Amino acid sequence: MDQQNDSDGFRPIDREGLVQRVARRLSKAIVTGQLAPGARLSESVVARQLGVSRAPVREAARLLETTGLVTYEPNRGFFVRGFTSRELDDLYEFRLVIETAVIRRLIRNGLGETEARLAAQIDELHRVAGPDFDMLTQVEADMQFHRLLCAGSGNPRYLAVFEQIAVETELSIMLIGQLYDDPQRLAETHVPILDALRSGDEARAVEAISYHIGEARTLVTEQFRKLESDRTE
Amino acid sequence: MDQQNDSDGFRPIDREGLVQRVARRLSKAIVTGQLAPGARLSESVVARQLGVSRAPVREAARLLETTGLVTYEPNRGFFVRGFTSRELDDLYEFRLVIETAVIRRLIRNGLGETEARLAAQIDELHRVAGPDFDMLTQVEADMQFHRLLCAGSGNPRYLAVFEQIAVETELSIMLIGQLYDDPQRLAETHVPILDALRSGDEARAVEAISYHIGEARTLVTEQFRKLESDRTE
DNA sequence: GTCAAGGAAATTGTCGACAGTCGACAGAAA
DNA sequence: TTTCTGTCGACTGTCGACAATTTCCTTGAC
Repeated sequence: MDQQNDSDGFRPIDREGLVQRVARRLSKAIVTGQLAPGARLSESVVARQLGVSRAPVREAARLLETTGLVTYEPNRGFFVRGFTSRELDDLYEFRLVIETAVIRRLIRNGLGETEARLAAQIDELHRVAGPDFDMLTQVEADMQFHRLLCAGSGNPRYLAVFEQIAVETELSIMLIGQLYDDPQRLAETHVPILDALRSGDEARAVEAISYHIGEARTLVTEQFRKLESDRTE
Repeated sequence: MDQQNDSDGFRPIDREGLVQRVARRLSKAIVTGQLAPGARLSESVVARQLGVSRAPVREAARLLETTGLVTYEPNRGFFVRGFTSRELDDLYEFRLVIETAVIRRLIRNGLGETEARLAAQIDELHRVAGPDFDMLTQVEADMQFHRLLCAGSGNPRYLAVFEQIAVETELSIMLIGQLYDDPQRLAETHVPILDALRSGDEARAVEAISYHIGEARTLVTEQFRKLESDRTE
């Protein structure tokens, strides 16, 4: 089952396509705020900067488009996606629908290995809440918890849509700078979800995820509305 | 405010790009069964046949990938998506989750113009159930009804994911040949949904959509399982 | 007859170039 | 001054060509 037990750890060589690498660079630049919302993403400029041709850049941009990080206007090109607080609210409502369905399935089908994975991820969340870690690492750990939820549901489709909205969620949190005053709080808010799942009580689990996402929804949209009003002034 | 009140109505000319046209041709070929599941989609062959270069074909294929009509394997290219009955079951479960959420929102926010649109679409469904119309037209009318539901929800995200799964749903129905013995039945199964929406009774509306999708789910997956066992023999 | 290795053919990955389109700005007309 | 029109630069849309990779067929050994 294990691949390559013999010899020192031969890990699959970086056979990641050029497109993927470009996409990762771009999405990192966007999520970290290096590229501001609304900014134009010129194919030729990016291509020149990364030392590749326009073709892979274009494909990477199209990739980011499906995840909602950039938008595309015919004959005008790609732009870094900007949010309105309304769109963020819609995003979180949608996330709630998806994750509620996932929770229901998890309860009905049993947790299995997911239980241990979730527990480990909560540890990880605590670990990256230290002062040495940056916001991006914490948010990624947060998303990973929810990704594990979706992955455990047994229906790959939930994971697929989650991957799409996860990037946007990540961006939304990065945009407002921080979610909670105390970084440890981010880890703690996930504990009730796992507890509820363990209890096997569907209603309780649904309530837990609703509370969790609802809290984030409130924090993000409110913070964002402030940013919006600052911008118009 | 109005653009071009004078002279006869100048509406925006059809500025559809080459990529879109290629994508439409391909997806039609797939949905009508002209391209069988599992078939390789060679970029150069398609490009030659359509009289364009590989670039737009490639982009069109990537577009179809996001809608799930084709799959992509690095360095191997694009293939017409094949389904397992399990995947179809997952698809319909997911549709149920999405549309249930949509129904709930519709009830809470009020139908508005959606009511008239849905009613008109049911008429359309009856109209295309005649002997002169083909399966594809009927299925497209069916999808349009559900598209209207999602569009009326007020959260654009539902419409976006629906567009993705609609194509797959369409394909699934086309694959099994027909859903109901009597074409008129397809139209009739949509009536209870509209009725329930009009009543404003959320539980009843959720029940209606659950029944509707559940019925389709059973028919499609059962039919498909038969096809599967035929294939293995 | 089966299997492995090697090489040829076909396909995808990437590139640079040219044509088409857009937005901005300058200049002409009112 | 204001509005419209023509021009220009920059960008995207599409293309054909080459490089890298995979696939398939041939060939040979066992």
